Amino acid sequence: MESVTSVWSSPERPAFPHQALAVVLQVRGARLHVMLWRRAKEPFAGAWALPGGPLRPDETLGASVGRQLAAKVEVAQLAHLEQLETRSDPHRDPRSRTVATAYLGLIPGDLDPALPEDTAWHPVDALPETAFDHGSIVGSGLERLRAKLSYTNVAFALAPPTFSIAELREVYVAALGYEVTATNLQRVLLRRGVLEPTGEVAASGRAGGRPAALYRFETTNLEVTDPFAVLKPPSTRRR
Amino acid sequence: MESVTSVWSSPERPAFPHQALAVVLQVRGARLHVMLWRRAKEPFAGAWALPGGPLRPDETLGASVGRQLAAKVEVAQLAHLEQLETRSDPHRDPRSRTVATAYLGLIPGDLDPALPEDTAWHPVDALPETAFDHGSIVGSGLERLRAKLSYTNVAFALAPPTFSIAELREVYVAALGYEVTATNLQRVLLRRGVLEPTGEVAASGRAGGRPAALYRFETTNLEVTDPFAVLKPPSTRRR
DNA sequence: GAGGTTTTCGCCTGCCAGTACGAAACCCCC
DNA sequence: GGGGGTTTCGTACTGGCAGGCGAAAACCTC
Repeated sequence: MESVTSVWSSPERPAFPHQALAVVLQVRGARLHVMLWRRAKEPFAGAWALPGGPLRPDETLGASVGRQLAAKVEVAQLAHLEQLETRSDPHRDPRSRTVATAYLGLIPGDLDPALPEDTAWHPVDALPETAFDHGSIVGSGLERLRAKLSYTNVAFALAPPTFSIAELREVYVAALGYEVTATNLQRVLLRRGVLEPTGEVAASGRAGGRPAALYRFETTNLEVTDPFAVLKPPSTRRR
Repeated sequence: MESVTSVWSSPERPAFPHQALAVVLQVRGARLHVMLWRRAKEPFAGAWALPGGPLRPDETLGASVGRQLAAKVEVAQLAHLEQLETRSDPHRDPRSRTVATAYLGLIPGDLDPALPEDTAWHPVDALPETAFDHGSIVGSGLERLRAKLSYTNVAFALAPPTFSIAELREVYVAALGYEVTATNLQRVLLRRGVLEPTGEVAASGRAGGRPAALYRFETTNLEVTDPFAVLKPPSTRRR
């Protein structure tokens, strides 16, 4: 596979610097957080930005995101990564026109990756001043996550490998931003075969109480559960 | 608003030609079609490609898609346009590295836009030989459309402004690729308030039969209906 | 045993699929 | 020109399943 060392630009085919950005989310202390780093230089010095950086000549955007995140966290800790959207406003970067493609990354709640000095977690419902259009990109990431929580098993990427229903509930509540009853969560996810019991029980908390049963996701690959009852193919017939 | 006439590229910030592409879909004769044009020149001479072209220095990707589509059809006929995904494989274009952002566009079934000589509609289930990675981009567009049909009102962008349930059914069947019963379609969409009756009735067909009542979509803006029963906020139906 | 927490169970509601039947128009034949 | 047959559309009925909600049971700590 030959490498691409140069690209050609012409008046007919103008070229643009391209950035790969990542909205990395994690549930920390029952709140959903996003990873941001603090800019030291202008523009937006002091404001917080998404991790990422320039696309290189011979890498895909997906690879680029991975590479740049490696400077911040161990990439292996990312349990899920998907493309989000591409921003192209000519003035989104005041220095020069830059196109940016954002990705959504998720980290399980049991990890606590070491972060560089300039990088920190921020609750998504209380963002600091953000650089460029990164604030609204975080919004897009949130929207995507919330939508997918209801029709996929993405939650596996936010939850620890094994967990009690109560812990899983915290994940959902943090990510969705509203209450979810543990009873329903358990029944729905079990019936759909998204969760499976491990047979283990958690050490009961210091407050006492019946020890919680532990579960895990049946699969740690993204899967779409029933898309929507409406308009699905007639039951016995599959296309 | 100042225009951007040049972009700077450096080893640290390499630049890439960027294309805006469109997967334009329409239901024609009870089958879903995609608009493609036939390449005259290498590479992929004779193969069919998505409409689109290079991003210009001072336009957004959305504007670029609109501009380039204007060379093929009247843009006003597009009832819906949304960003799909960005492809960045370094070798997707054998000539030189090019990043491409694809959009999904929908045209109502009652229109029959005049197309240029080299452009034609192709049934999505029988695509001709396609250029670059455009075949798989069409696949992504299809997937997106099918998913959205079940939890949004996108169908308004494929249906004529007013229609009978039977006609709407044809649209769904063509787009989804499997049978949908008119009874269920009507009941579900009416109950959700997605459709509203116009009060008119269609002229009855030459085969006789009771004349069909005509309906229209309650709104022609994209709206998300109840995402999925699961995990919605307690009691308050609002989202 | 008291208190607190988690799990399990059962009832109720609401949505949806499938079928059946009635309504409204057209065609054709007498 | 009227009536029967045909075609197509609309709606009511029924049954099944999934999810919301509340209460009881199980279990641990103190």
